[in-house]
Amino acid sequence: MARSSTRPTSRDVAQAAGVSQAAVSLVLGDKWRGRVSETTAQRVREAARDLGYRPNLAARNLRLGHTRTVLLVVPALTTEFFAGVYTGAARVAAEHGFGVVLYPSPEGIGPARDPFASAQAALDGVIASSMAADALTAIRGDQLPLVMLDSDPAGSLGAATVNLDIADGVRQVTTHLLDLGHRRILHLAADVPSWTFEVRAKELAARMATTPGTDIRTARAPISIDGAQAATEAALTTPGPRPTAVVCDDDKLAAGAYKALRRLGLRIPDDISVTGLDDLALATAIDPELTTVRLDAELFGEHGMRALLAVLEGREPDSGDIPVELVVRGSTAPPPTPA
Amino acid sequence: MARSSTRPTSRDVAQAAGVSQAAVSLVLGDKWRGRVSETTAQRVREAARDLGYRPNLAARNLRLGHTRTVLLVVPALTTEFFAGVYTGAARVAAEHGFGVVLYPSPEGIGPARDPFASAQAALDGVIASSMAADALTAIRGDQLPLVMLDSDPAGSLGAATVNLDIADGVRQVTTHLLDLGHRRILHLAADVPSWTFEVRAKELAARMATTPGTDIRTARAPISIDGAQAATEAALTTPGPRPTAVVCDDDKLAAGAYKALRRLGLRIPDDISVTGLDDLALATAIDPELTTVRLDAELFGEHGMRALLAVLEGREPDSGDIPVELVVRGSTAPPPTPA
DNA sequence: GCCTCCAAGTGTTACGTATAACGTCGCTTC
DNA sequence: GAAGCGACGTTATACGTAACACTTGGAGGC
Repeated sequence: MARSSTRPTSRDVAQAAGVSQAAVSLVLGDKWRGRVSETTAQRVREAARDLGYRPNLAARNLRLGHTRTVLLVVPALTTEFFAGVYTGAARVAAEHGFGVVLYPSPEGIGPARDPFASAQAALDGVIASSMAADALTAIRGDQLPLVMLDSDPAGSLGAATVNLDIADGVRQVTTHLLDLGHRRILHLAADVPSWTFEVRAKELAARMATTPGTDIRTARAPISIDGAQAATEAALTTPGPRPTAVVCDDDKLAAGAYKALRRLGLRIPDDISVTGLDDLALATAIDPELTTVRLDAELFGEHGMRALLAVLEGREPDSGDIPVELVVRGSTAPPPTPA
Repeated sequence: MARSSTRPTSRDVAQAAGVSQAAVSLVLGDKWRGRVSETTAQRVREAARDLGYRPNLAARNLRLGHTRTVLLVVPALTTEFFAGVYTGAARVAAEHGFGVVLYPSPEGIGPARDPFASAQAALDGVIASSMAADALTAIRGDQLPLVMLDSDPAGSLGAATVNLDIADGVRQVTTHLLDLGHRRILHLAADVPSWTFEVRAKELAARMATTPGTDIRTARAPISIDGAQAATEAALTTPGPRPTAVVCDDDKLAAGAYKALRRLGLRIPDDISVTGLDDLALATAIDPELTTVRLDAELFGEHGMRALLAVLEGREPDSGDIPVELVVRGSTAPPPTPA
């Protein structure tokens, strides 16, 4: 019968079981074998249960010097992609006795400022998918183990990076369109300063350049359906020959492009082809279903967590990009024959 | 020059500034006015900056007895709805010096087991949108302040609840359809044991019962586009008069219904009307745009956090449901005239 | 000249836990 | 019969911080 107003401590449990606090810690920490008798251990466990004892995590973290908690900084939760990343990371973390705390960067898919102001949990490490340079240097200065997701390996100040092979995905999309006969392409680009989007533009240009007579036009839009719609409409109502395909930086942009094309009276894929990137649920909800690049978000999260565990244990994280896969659906077809 | 291998502590800062650790704590805790001279305070701040000092949160939490961190348990991150809830909650939290840690319940939108096994941060309180009874009683037993989101006020063991006025939303949808002349309705229900969905069914039935000659059929589907498609196809290919409208428990189910109707060769809204609930980005990405109920997710999150703050401060949380709004778009029209 | 008061700090403690180091007892072994 | 040893614990300590209680040196009042 300790004080009932405050939570019971291990000392309260010890008193109730008639043992020392150390014994309680031993038993509950599962380190009692050969140090405490089975009957005593049983008594301790019962006392803990009766009192509803929960260890004070702050005290444990302080004592241990680590928290077995890592932070996952994600740019936004407005698609299921990062839900998958979290799921994968959390699964691997759980297998190693770690917890994952999410920090959705408020500015959407852009640079994240200081995640610690908000996610104020004590942390052992950070997995970040997009982060402002100042926040990055702050973390590096803190010596906090860090893994960057989908970031420029050259610009990450020596932090480990884990990347999807976006370049290959764009290559596959472009090849698919070129094979169908497309030559004039509108690139609907995310208007966000992020390496993952720069890669798309670079790789698209590189692949197109291998075929003579090709032409890329670029439209920039914020990552929202309405923004993409507006940008697409604007781009397609300018003079000059109309592109026969729209390559979108992600599926959400593609959904906006669909709306724009519908309003312009263009049929997909007869008049114009559209491609996305992500393979969200959205991709099969729209009509026609979207040709896109499937990213394995959970695998991405798993690799990120594994890399962080490696860093935490002083090992060298595995390198190598995660493969992606082109999924051809109904939104791509050969270009219309010139009338 | 203290040990460089480990992070500097307030004692290191004190030594560097030539003061006591207590003075460092006062200065950095902004409690130094009238206790430390301006020049000394300045010296302390400089030393802290030079050493790259970051307070040890575990130690602070232990000392303070609270963490100013609350946990937000959300059922899933596969729609932007809970991203909005988080955003709202985090904003209000930040205004009060609190942080919010997200715990996405792994089982999707179903009951959440023990969030603490995974989100192992030390917590001051919990906001939970859907939670298994055992986890609920565990939290109540811990005396951990708790606010339930969209939960049965009667079944929450005395925890505060904050609800959207879903019942009114369903009432508005049903009235809208009845006014258009619909009488036979298919209810595409989420196959998930959650109070928020039970309310939908109950309210739909109640409102329909006020008009003679009405008929409700129910199809159950998991909350996924494919699941909804399958359930809708199955329900509409059974014998008997075909419903003239499909009322869906949320927008995602509605997107699945769209796919099913497209495959069955039914035109929306000429042959059949469809309604959703949530007003996700998806609602305007599909064609025709979806008539649905707009839920203000951010406001929901704000109210949840405010209620938790009230509980934490021993005040009585505000009650009253958050209003919702019917958004009529192109997916609803009068039923086809019987041939 | 003595008392009071205030600014400007310092010394010490406690938060709850995990663990290293240390006892004690009974039994075996040589 | 002394030494050794395993089983079963306990005592003591440190983690880094915030805050209470205390000290000191001078300024000011009377």
